[in-house]
Amino acid sequence: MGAKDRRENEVVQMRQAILNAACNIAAEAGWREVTVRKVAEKVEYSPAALYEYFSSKDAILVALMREGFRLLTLDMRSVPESGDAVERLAAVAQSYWDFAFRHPELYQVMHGLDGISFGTAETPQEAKDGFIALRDAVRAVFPGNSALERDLYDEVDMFWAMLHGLVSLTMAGRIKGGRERAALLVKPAVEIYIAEWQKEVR
Amino acid sequence: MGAKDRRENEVVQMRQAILNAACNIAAEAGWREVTVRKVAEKVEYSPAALYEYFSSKDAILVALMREGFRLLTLDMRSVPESGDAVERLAAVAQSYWDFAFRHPELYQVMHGLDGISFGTAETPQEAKDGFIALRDAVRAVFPGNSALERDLYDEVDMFWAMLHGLVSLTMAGRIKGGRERAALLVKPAVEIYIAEWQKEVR
DNA sequence: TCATTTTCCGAACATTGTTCAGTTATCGAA
DNA sequence: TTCGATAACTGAACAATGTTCGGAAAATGA
Repeated sequence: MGAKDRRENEVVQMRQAILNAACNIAAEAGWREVTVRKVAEKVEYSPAALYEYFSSKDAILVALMREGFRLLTLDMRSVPESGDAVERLAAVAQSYWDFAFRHPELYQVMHGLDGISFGTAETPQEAKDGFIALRDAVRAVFPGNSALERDLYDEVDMFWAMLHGLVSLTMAGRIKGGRERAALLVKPAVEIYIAEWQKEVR
Repeated sequence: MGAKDRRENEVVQMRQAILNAACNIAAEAGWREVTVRKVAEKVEYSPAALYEYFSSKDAILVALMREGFRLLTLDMRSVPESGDAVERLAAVAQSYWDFAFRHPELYQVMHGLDGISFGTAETPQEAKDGFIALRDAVRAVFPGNSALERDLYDEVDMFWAMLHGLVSLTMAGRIKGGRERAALLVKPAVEIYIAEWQKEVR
């Protein structure tokens, strides 16, 4: 029964090829241009064949969304502990920003930007993991245990919102000076939050 | 030549009817369900007839985006001066939030959410007007003239990003506790910014 | 009243996601 | 190896999308 295993490998390879193809098209021409037929052509299969590997086009997008959150979480988690928790939180924010513009297509599919949307896919576990990664980084900036009783969800949500807002407006071309100038706003924004939070804790 | 004027009125009325129809469908079923044929049916015309009033479906969306920004700007501008600039800025932020959830379809089309996107429509004047309205509210919280030399674009961008981020994540269902809990974050978020800015100015 | 222009519609076109009958390839057992 | 069954894949079609176009209908101005 080595044949079964080999076939299984081929399946995951094929699925990955489909995901890559979709991503590449999106990166080059935007998600609007990502069509089942074009993806099929890129993997050299018939359009109908894709439905053996994904139940629908939406399923492909959902898979990419989850992979995107997985990668983002990985990025944030891999920011080294630098002794100074504040410094690290700033670095995490930076890695968030960097990820968004290193993989714009992924970021877009993760947040339904650029004309993507799939029927109310509930928040995937990978996204929750990302939230947790962010929460851990935030939690570390609270020196004592004073605020550790709370779940810090408010702080994390606000922090996340600010990051997503910056990325989102920038990608939409709504920031004068574009990405270059917007990038300069990340660190000051982080510092604003930190300063207030630290004041809160005394 | 009263006939010409009357016809002109009919045209703007027709255009408005089309915009309303599109908006209503979006409000009830989401932008994915907004189709040329359905809009046409709702205004009791043939699909082809719409193209006498709008050059494309995208043109309809763009018109709605602009109207959305116009209304949002109006809302923010109509927040009364309450003596206390800080209080007013908070009220402006609240009116931003309220607008977003009073007209979710408009907010979505304004920011390319929910699967909307039209070929890189450059930032319309109405959006810039909204930015200015926000800037004026921010500018007022700076007591002296110390910071009035600067354009305050950084502060406004960050403020806007935070508001948009909160709305955006909430609409995407990414905030635990949903809209109700997220609404409670608006005021604290505003206060954080204000506190830091005031510290800056001394 | 009549010629002309505007307004509107029916029908079509290309492209989209998706399905399905059928063909081809693959595999496990005799 | 050979055969029957299962899986993999394709071609053609379907309905729905945005859009166009020739012509009908209506409004307009003389």
